[in-house]
Amino acid sequence: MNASDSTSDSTSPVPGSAAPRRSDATRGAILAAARERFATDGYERATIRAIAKDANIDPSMVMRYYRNKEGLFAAAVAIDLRLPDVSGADRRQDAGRILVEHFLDMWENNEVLTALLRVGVTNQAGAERMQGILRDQLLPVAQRVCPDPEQVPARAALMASQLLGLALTRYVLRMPPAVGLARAEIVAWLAPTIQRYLTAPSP
Amino acid sequence: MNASDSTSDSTSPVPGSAAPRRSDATRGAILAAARERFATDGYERATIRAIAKDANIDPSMVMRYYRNKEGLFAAAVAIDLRLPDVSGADRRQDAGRILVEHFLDMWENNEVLTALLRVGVTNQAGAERMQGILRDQLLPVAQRVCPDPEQVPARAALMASQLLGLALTRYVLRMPPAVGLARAEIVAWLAPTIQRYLTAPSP
DNA sequence: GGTGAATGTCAACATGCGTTGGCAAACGTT
DNA sequence: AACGTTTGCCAACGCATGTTGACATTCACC
Repeated sequence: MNASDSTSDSTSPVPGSAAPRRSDATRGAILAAARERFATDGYERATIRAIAKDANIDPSMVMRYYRNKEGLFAAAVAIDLRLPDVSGADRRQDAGRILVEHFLDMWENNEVLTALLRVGVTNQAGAERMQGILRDQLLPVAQRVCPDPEQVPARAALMASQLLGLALTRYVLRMPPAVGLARAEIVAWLAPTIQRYLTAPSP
Repeated sequence: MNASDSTSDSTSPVPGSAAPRRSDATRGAILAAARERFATDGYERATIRAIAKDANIDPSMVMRYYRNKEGLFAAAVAIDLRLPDVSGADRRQDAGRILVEHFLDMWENNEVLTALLRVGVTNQAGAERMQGILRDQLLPVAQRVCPDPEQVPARAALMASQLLGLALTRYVLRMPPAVGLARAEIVAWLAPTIQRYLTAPSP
């Protein structure tokens, strides 16, 4: 994705890794502020001016380092769900619980997920990014657990619907009863659902 | 909610019902255009100018009739889920299927639901509106089915998470595998989930 | 038929947005 | 110490937005 970089790396000491730049601190501050703003405000309301003010730099710096607002969003939101492998014979029967617990850990500690969900709802690029995560990260999980390859997309979509629905009601809409659920309650209720979507015979 | 109306209804023939106005056609056109724009674009991107152009009137008319953008949104998005009663002894065991089918009918034929979901994610007023729907419409359903009143909010929240999650992935994010699901498939998979969230003993 | 309110049109406002280009200071290299 | 590059700030542009007020037109009613 990072095909075009404004800086010329002709003197880069290690061609494989990123060249350390004097502005890395600024770049990082911009990304951190962007993540926070996108998470709380969504794409349209998260203004470059506000992000720059949060990062204590000039708005023009954002443009210099990330080209435009879309580029900033693309750079700020990079998501790796780090989904655990649940295809082992001993873990397959606990796949639902393991995945629900993993998702809760992810959402509680990663504001980028909230950012992407907020942006995905109002921005086409954000929606496509979420489609890519389903395709590249969630679908393989179903693939390794489900025997019939024809059912894999449907099962992955069902899993996504329940997990994203929880995130939506709890972390974005903040519906009081959803916020009030204890972690153990969520796991106890949702684990059987995910387990069924993944491994139960199709109804 | 409609406490302040710009028109004086001193000569209203029937005080109880709404007075028919010569501008009702225009008002209706504005509301219809607003619903469509809010549904497809979300709150921020749905501009008053675009809505007015869709309705073939001047943007200032929108302000005259609905005060400001927030007032327009409040007037355009009024949601009654018309949830069926599933507390009867014969229907209680089919509550999951009945509710899922009802939700699918609602979402497929009512763009206002998509509008509210889109707006609820980026707009505080929209989020509060959705909280109100959960509280006033979804929660009573759980109340009439669930014996333990202490569990009602949690069960309603779980139901909302699955139903809204499906709407999110299928109608807003349009994830291909979720869009590709057939109606019968959705019902077959989700009905047991909703049924369990409503009536199963707490795990 | 004349009057007053309702309806609609037009132009403009203040504001905030993403974005741009120029210029000063700090830096690494030789 | 002189150089070119990088980093940063400043002012401004062009544009779209929500919103407002003045003015024309149409309607209902006496």
